[in-house]
Amino acid sequence: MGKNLIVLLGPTGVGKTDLSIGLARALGSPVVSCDSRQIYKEMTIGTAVPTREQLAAVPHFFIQTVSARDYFNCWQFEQQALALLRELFRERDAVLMTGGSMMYIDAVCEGIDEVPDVRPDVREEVKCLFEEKGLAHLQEMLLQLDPEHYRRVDLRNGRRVVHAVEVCLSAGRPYSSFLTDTVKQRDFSIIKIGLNREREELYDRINRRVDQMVAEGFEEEARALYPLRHLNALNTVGYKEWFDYFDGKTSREEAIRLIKRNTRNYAKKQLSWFRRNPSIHWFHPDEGEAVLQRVRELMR
RNA sequence: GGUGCCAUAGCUCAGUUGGUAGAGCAAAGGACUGAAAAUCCUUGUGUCCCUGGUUCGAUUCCUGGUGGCACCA
Repeated sequence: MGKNLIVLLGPTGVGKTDLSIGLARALGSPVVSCDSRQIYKEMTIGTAVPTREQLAAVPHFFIQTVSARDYFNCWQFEQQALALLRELFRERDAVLMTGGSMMYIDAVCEGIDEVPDVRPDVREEVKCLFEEKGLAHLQEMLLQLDPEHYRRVDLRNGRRVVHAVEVCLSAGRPYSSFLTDTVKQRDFSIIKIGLNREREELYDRINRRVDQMVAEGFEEEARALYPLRHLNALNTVGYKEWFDYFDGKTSREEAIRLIKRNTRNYAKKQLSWFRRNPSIHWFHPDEGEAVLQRVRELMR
């Protein structure tokens, strides 16, 4: 039998973690987390990391392994995950990866083109340009530096325009010259299992999970991380709303309401991303047995 | 039981001097190549409570219901 990566994905709060334990055991695999926020050491309650019992039941990877103070992105995740998978596949034919971070999943399954790191001085320079001269100016720069990408990007999305300009200036080459538009070949098969439920039920679970987090001390966790609020890791649903409350911009009640709403919106965004992927086999989280059976059928 | 007020989007409400209606919140859809739980874009969803009447035309005015709220008994 060949090597099979089983990817368990779905919107936040759907029940991936609970199902992953039993599935991992049945497959004789650890759980390789694919979650861009649970990977940070400092965050626990607000990212809904697996419980102590769950972590003890099955070995987990990429859970709270990186400091929020360190720069981390999906390219690094791809590298680290592939290295880990190589190790894990030495001893088994199936490895379970679980998580809802769309970009991280795609980085592992399809790969990201190799783009040189942006030099810190360039990053700072472009950031200043954006703040002082505005988006229109950066759009103009991109038109000069990389007309091809200028035609492709969403010009209204400052993030994307800034990044493209950064890379052009840093590498001395057009950003688009690094993009291959190809899917990287992996030496393992990929089986994608998607979990979903009725929208109303999903939203209800999310709302209740937020209340549960608050009861477990979410506010205190966020308060302790307030000094790190400027870091990317803390630009996260659930934390930024608390920071606004600490800054006096909203009431406590409003902050909790917004955490619920923004988490629901995030779940919707995840579904929108997953929906366009025809290779996902969808199940209800209660159908654990059916999932396992399908996985076994699909393994090659 | 009497009097008054109200009934419009999922919710709270605005509005139409009579020409079938719009805000906030909630919601829906989409994009996505190193910040991705990020960032960006699009969308008003409606028996205007029911029934008669007046009118070319009623969600709007009038009659009678029904339901809700308040006060009086």
